[in-house]
Amino acid sequence: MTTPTPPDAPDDTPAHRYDASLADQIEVKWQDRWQREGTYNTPNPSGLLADGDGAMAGRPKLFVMDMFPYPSGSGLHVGHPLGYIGTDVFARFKRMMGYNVLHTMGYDAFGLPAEEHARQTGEHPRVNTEANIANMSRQLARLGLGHDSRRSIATTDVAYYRWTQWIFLQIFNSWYDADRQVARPIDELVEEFDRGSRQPIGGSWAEMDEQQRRAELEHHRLAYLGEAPVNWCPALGTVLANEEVTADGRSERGNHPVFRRPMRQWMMRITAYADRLLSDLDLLDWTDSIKTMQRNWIGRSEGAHISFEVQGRSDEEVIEVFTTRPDTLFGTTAMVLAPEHPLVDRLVGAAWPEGTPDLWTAGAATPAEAVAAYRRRVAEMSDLDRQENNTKSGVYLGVECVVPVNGRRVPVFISDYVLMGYGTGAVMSVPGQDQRDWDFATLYGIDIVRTVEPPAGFDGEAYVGDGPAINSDFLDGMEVGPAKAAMIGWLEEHDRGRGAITYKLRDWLFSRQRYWGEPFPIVYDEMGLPLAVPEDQLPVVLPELIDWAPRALDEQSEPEPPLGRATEWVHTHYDLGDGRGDREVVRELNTMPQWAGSCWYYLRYLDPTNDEVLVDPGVEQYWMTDAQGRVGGVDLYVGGVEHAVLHLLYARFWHKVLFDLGHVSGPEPFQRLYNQGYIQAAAFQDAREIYVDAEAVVERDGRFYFEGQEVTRKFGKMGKSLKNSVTPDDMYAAFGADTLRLYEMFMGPLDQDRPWETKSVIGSHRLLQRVWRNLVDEDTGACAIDDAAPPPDLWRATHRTIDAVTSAMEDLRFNSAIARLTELNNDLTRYDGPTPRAVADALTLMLAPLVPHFAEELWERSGHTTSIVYEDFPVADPDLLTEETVEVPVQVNGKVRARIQVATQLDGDALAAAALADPRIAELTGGAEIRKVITVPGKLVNVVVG
RNA sequence: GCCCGGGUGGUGGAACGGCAGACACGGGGGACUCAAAAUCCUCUGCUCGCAAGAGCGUGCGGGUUCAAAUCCCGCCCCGGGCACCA
Repeated sequence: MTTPTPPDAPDDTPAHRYDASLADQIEVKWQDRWQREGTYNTPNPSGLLADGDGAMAGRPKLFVMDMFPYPSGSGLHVGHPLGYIGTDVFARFKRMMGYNVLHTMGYDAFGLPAEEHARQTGEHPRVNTEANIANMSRQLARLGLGHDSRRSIATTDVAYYRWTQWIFLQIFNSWYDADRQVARPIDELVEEFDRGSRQPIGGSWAEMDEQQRRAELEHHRLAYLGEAPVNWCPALGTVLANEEVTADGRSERGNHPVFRRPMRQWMMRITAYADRLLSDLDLLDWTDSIKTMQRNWIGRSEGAHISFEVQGRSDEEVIEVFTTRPDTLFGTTAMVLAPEHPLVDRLVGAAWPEGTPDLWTAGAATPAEAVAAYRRRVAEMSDLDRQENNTKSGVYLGVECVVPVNGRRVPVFISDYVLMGYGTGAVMSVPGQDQRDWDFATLYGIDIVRTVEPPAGFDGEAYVGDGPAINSDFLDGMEVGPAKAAMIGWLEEHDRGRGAITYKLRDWLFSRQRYWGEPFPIVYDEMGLPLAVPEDQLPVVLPELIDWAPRALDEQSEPEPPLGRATEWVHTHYDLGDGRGDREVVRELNTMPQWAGSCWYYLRYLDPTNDEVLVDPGVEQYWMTDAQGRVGGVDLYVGGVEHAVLHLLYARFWHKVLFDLGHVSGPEPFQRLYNQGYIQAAAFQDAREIYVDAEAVVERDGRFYFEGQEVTRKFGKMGKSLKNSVTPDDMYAAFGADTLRLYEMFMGPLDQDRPWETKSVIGSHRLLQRVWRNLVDEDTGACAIDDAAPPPDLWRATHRTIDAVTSAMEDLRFNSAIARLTELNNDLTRYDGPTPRAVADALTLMLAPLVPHFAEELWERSGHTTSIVYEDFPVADPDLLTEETVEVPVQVNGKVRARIQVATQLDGDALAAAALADPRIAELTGGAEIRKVITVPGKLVNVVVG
């Protein structure tokens, strides 16, 4: 709550006590030296960043990475660096364990957040972004993070986005060969068309003119211009990806209304990779929850496409449905289409057939009127209304279609419970086996035929479980699985359908009508079709614009990309290498979405200075190939769970394209993913439920007061909106960066959310003070350790600590590692005499990953002349891990009743004898029958009496 | 509704079937001090008891086991994700 006053108190404090001001001196000193000496520069096997003396060459590699931040202008709070500290501790630990560790940091600086912020401050995004990056790097450096600063990138650097554009061209110039399940260069598709080994979608290749051929290729490219229903957000002046729109139809950023509207936009054919994105999840060392989220997002379902002929209509008006339950086809009693299904206008009947129930007509004079009225009604309902009010409704089209397998004629409806965006936008309604169909059928008086036998007594709803087929002719008696297979067989044999797989995943909408993003390396000629800017003409530099702000527009208007205002930039000329020489073209005006730069930054970290290739193949192989035969990629990727779907799915997709085209050596970018938790903090609301400044709240008797008024406490993510931020600067002033690092690692397991308690930080500060006092004379500042060999007990305790700390660090259980180190230090505090050097060194080395400045300083004061960063982590001697005797608890019927001191090596029988000989145990078991004695040598005895 | 996590002292958390509560914060007591701060020592799950000790105890109810916070079954609560996905 209140910022603590520094605990360095009055005048009689020893001159060399480890307090905030000494911590500050030490931290600045070592940060300067690390910077000067390039301590964290990590050598590549070759190229500009290769190691001078080859000292790292023989070491195994480890690539540790954080999800890079948006350089926002508001500065850091103590919640931000949690993951960065975690990776830093792990990277330092692994360096000391003999690894060549790559760890750096970059900035995801394009995109809406940076631009919206710039819009509010009125500064040009580039000025603003660069200032923010400088500020953020300074704040991170102050934490003592051991990053290789030579490798830092920002996605807004021209030298970086040149390669983002290059990757875009790779994708644009590729198509997906569904037979071989790989992306291939588009030139190879042209060759296949030329040879006739593959046929175009749009007719005969030989007979196509140039424009038709280019249009044909658009249908195959992995990056293409597509006319699709998109999310148009007039307030932001741009379209958004599905992933950027919330469930209630608003923009994730800014919470503005979003409208669905068909527009011509850039798309990425991620759906081609749906199956590989799904199945390769099995190769990854990620948490189940993230894998599950990706699986749900991809949304694979197996089933069948089935064709339904419409009564009295031509073959061109056949309705295609997708179903996961082809086995229930005999139970189909209606057909339901999405209101916006393209066939609806053609299918709709001229008049209501004789005997149409009033309920089906919605009171309209003709089917066409009913459809028009229903569509209007649906359009007026927001997505939220639909969710809250999911009573089904629909109208009859006045026509019937025919169920292929039994010739039954069933009515065709439209209803808003069928979505155009999934499957074929049409469902065969089987009320007996689908609850939604049941609801609709009961409402509209549609027949219900059960085709799976429900359990006895089951009634009143659809039965979706397993069971034998009934009312289904040749399927009768079969269980669901075999019945599905049999029905698919029948459909294929009679050419009425086929087995099929559908995905929820849609192609990725890749263009934005924004200024602050990567320009597309695309131009248009007189045919109006996109052409690639040649690779050797990259980068296409974002033009300087004074008026870069997006216009707020209304629902009906067309997007106005700000780049359209850069007239001279837009109208340009290129020699496109197509034999036509230099000619006039116009540029693509859209920019790429924020995700583009973050899709591949890990690759640029590897070889950031290379201007010949994206990344040198040898360097890529060194860092991205796994020695243990796992899939390879970044060894540890740490970040927030909010990127579970978007960023991680897009990056995997790009990586797979690059893999197919031979630019990277493995199919996946991130071997192991770890989600750090969030730091929560108490926030306080007054009577009007308005948040008040948490720092000004005082506690009395478990109640909380702000300016005399009682307020209520809640916990939430630290930040401006809850007015509960604590800044690292305050923590440096009160304790120093090492204390902040130590506290954040001690609060709990890295993957868990944890509440910030400023008053608890003192505990971590005290630990460092006690360690300091055990090794340094507080009055003189001189080293206070002793060269004599440590006594056996203390030496054993040291080795047990080494053992425990090593395994805790390996598992990222830093809180447990710190607890063990505290215990060893408590032993030292109680130890009578100056600390033995061997123990002091081991303790300092073990602390080094956690509190690097503090450890460097102790290391130097105790007489070492080299940096501790590359020293070996201590190794536990197995002989020293056990004591000669051990105290063993003795249980009677599972309850501890005595403890005996025995030789550690004592075997089961001897241990049992020793336990039974204990007077208290003898007393408790005397007279009772001893049924069994369980012994775990060195651990426990349990005497079972009857 | 479905799918993931998670529920342990006053608080953060520890314990990978074997002594529940390590370590820390907070709190009590003591030493040092004229006094305070800092430091050091010590106690601190709950109940009963002067004590030795006993009983209870890891969200709730069952089960497996010599032994369960941990494994199994059924509930409850909290957090997150998805949601008319055919």
